[in-house]
Amino acid sequence: MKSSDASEDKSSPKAAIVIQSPAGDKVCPHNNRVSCASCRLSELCLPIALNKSEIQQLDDIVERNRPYKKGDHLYRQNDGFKSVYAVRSGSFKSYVLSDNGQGRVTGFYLPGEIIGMDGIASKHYQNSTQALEHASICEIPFSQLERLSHQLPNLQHHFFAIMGNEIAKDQQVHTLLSSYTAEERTASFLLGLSSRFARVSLSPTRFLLPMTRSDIGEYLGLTVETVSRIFTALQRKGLVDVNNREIELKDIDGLRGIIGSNQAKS
Amino acid sequence: MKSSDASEDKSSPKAAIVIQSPAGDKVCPHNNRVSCASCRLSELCLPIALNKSEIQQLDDIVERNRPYKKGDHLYRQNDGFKSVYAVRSGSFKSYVLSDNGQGRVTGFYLPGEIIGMDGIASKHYQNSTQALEHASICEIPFSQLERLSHQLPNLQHHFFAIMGNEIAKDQQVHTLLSSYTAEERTASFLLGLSSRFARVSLSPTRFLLPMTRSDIGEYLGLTVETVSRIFTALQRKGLVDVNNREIELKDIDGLRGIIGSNQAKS
DNA sequence: CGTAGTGTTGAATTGAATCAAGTGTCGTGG
DNA sequence: CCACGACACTTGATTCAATTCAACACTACG
Repeated sequence: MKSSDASEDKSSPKAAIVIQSPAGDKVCPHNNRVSCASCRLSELCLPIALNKSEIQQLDDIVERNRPYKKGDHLYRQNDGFKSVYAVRSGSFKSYVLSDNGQGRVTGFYLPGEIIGMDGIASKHYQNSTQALEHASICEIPFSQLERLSHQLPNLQHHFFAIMGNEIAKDQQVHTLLSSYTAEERTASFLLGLSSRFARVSLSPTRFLLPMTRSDIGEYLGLTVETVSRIFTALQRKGLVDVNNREIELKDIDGLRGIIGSNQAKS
Repeated sequence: MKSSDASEDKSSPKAAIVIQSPAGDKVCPHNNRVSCASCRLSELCLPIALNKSEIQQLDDIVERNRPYKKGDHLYRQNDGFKSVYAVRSGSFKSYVLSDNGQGRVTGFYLPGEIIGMDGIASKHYQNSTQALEHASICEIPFSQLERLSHQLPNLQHHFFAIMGNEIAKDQQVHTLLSSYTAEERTASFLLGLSSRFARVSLSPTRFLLPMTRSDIGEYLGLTVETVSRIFTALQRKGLVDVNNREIELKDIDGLRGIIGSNQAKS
């Protein structure tokens, strides 16, 4: 399997994550020969709080697959649960298909984030997950992760924390969806993306949206048209500068001010 | 500390959980002298999949506090995270206060369910949780649960599953809030309650709602008035029989039919 | 017995969806 | 390299589901 040509990519200069030549192990995030120890995401991914030898043990169970192309599925709803996945580069979306065939997006995943924990309890993934762009993944077979967690208290502790974080985040989304207006949801979404980009050392104020307006709408419980209208409205207010998928947050505090400014319902 | 008088309760005959005299350790769910081994919830709570000696070890770290009165707080938003809690009897709601003082309910908890996992990651509870009625709790100090999980692979596995279940459930709520109509949300909510009551051997078709219409509305992202209207609408359709807090699901399949019957948005 | 909290119902309003008609952008193959 | 087609996005007009405002009934508890 020649990994080198697969990571080749004639990406345009405005790509959020510039893809470099696959020469250095420490540099190219698409390169699947990278180790946990040398990965630049190790500070926010699973290896956090592990010592050198522990990282090595984790490294041994991680499988680095071929890169995923835009639209490729990591898994589909109801597939047997086998692994959780850490995003190494690119981005993914999870979605479920409702009875009438319409999809609803349940989450977006950026580098350093963990995908697939919804399958742990039922042993089947509860949603489908696909790449939004050229992307790569570290696959972590869950049974092995459990075994290793049993040996390494730090890893167990950290994985509890990762799951707890997911729960806390989901509850924030619950509040967002149950009480925020379209404008508040959108502002909150942009701010959330901003801080997640910052986590991976990308600009928190200028980035490319990896997802479509439709994806955003399905995630926030809005229609495409509403998302589009809100974007132009925020632009008219001077809070953001939107140009297709390119976005610049021009007034972070102003965006924060949007949230909660509209009076909530009873 | 006399536990006997605290569990005394002149509950009306229509109480969902009839409170019995605190004589037998195996019977009264409010009785705090019950052990995990003798608890009738052991099949769905933490002890599941543990053997006798393991249950004993779990039992040793569980703290059974005094019962909680309606409105008592288990913890408040931003309190330091110390424990997770298993509901032994009664019910609880979690909520957050939005900036403008309005509360939004993030969850309801029935016997056998685990509360407080939102605090694991940040070490502070992300919401406040209070009893909806006379209730009792098993407190499980999290650091001890972690230590024990490290010794008992079954417990580690099961706690991963409990957290994974919470994540999967939260994502279903995400879909519910982002794409269901008021009627679909309400029907789905009632069906969810029904199966949760069934889990604890209560009638899945006739039960008392432990929460107010307002709580339901705050949870589902609707106003009190809408919830009330939907209830009467479902009653007119012959699907339910509502009488204040008493509810009877007269046509479960009909209620299931509501969900997804209204066309979803783009 | 009165009062506060809880629940219901009606009428008017509104935020976001729907319907409709475009323009812009990208990737593909001729 | 350009033309084509498919998809992504925008904007406007209209509609509608749910909120808001308002008034009132019920219940439960001190």
